[in-house]
Amino acid sequence: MKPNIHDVAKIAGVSSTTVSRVLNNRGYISEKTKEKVYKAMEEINYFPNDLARSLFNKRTNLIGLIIPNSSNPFYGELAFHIESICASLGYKLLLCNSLNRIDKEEKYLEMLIRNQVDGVVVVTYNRGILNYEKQNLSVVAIDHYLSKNIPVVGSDNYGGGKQATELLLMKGCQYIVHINGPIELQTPANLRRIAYEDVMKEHGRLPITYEVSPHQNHQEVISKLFDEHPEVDGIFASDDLIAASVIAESKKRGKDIPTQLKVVGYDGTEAVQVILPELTTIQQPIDLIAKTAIDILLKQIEGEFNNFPFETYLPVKLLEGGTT
Amino acid sequence: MKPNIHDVAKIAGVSSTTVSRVLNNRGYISEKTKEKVYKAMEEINYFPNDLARSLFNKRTNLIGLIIPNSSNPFYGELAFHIESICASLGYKLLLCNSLNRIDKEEKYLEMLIRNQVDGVVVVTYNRGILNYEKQNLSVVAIDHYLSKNIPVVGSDNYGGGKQATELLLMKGCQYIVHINGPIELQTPANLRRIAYEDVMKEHGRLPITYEVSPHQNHQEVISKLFDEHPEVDGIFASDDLIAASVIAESKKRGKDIPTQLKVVGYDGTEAVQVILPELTTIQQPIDLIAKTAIDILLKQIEGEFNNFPFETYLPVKLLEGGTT
DNA sequence: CTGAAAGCGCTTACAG
DNA sequence: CTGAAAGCGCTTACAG
Repeated sequence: MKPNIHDVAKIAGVSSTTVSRVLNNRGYISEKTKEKVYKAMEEINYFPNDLARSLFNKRTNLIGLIIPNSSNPFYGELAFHIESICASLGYKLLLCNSLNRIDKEEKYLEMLIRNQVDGVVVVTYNRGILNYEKQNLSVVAIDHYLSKNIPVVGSDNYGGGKQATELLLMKGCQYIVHINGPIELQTPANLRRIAYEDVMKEHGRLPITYEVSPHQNHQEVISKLFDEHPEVDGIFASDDLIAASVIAESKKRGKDIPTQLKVVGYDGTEAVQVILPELTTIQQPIDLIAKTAIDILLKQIEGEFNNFPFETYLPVKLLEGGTT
Repeated sequence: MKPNIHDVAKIAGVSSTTVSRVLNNRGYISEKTKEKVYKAMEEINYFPNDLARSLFNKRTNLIGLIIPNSSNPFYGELAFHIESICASLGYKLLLCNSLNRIDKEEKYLEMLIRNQVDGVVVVTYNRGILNYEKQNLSVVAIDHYLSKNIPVVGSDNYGGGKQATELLLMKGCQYIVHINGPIELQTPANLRRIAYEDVMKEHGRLPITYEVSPHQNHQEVISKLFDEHPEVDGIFASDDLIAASVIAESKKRGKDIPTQLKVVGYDGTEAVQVILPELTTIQQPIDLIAKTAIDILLKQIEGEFNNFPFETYLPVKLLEGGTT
């Protein structure tokens, strides 16, 4: 059996109240008593049970993170930063991979509520889900609007889309196509598309956007794009994985990059930078996004509801590689 | 305030014992009572507090996962599979990114113990850490020996190393070099190196292995390799990220792949397959590794200590792409 | 079929 | 400076 606070008390020859006080460093305790208690704890290898503490305190220091899939480098890196920041602040992270499935998301959310998490960070496509608000749970969303009451943190999608498109124009591309996720999702990432379309129109060009669905093979759509627009000489893909697929298709068709086709992605994760360093991309400040999201979440947890912006868009950075 | 079981009982007009029985579907309860209770729960939006349950049951259904860094596609994908399997079995996952730092690992382990996890899955480089055994905690390791008592699950590293080396030989490479992590770590991944060296010797070749340290820029070591062995025409890298760096360096030097240099990696994650589909690699069955590790962990948790192998090496698969 | 009581391992007023 | 008691939200013998 695991030792409990009473075992420690018995060995130290004090009451469990005193042991608790030593543990929490609260109230006045004589040095001698402290030492006895510490020695006893070490002797029997005692670790306090956080379940019991949390039950009493009504505070678990537990944060839930719902992402589509940590296999995707962007979410994997986001999870890393969020977890690291949480750990440094004494919070623990419950990881949930929703695969963007609404049924899974609902189940996870209920699980998190049952486990009394102090707050939830959500990267999800599904809106209006299971009373995110009804439970008066602290929630922060990353790159997705969930409701009027849930703050959103993300990168400057409009600025990023603008930079990407302008870069392709500046490099002399005549026929620029954009690839993005489904427009129905109404994510801030749609701003990348809107920026593309705005810039194109500004320059008197016709914007053309192809849609791919998340977590699905993009190859088919991309192949169609090449078939329908053989003149394409610039592609702005709304994430790096799509950009990589474009590069692969281009190679397959013997279309040289960057001379015949220039490609810009979006995300700029560490992994992609190592694996495909030549990819030109708009890099999101993933660490900053994580930091900001946690900041806002903790403010909510502490009961401050007006001390943070409802929307935060952090600056992106153009990483120019060989694909432009 | 969140409603508790007594609130439900009051509304349903029964005792909290009865509510608990309905919740746990234990003992005999009349249909009428059940309905009343369910209605009451819904009415006040009641969710049971798993903290209190766990405290009583001495079972949290919580699993800890310690990995170096979920930004790395291999660990990100592993975390995805482990979490998914856990979720399907009613377990929840506490994510820990150790960055391979022993101090962080120790802190995480203590955190997990305090949170009463039922078991821990560990992917770590540090051996003999904080009484992994002393706490009689259920533990399973992935791809790393931790101690005589901790079961290990991984891919068939020797077989994979053999396949990779033999492929390069078969393709006619005359001068094959291997890149691996530090030998001191004594991970099963060292078997990839041993396999390479064995095969080389079998064929009367001189094995040459360069070492890179994890989570550090590999470019320097790789550059040195190219300088010191300009004749190199085959490289077996012990993971895909190293392989990608080799490809980048090769491009930089104008050495054509695959005509002048052939490259084989190891891991074969989904992400790398999308981002760099042309990479020839030895693919680990990450889903199977996750499944097997959880199986073994759950057996330990259930008290079966002899019903599983101490070491499990799952079959790998050669994915041949354009780099060979 | 249902309820009162004790207890899981803690912490915090309240006394002293 | 220290301890006895009550309670966090559950569950499970034990009665009835």
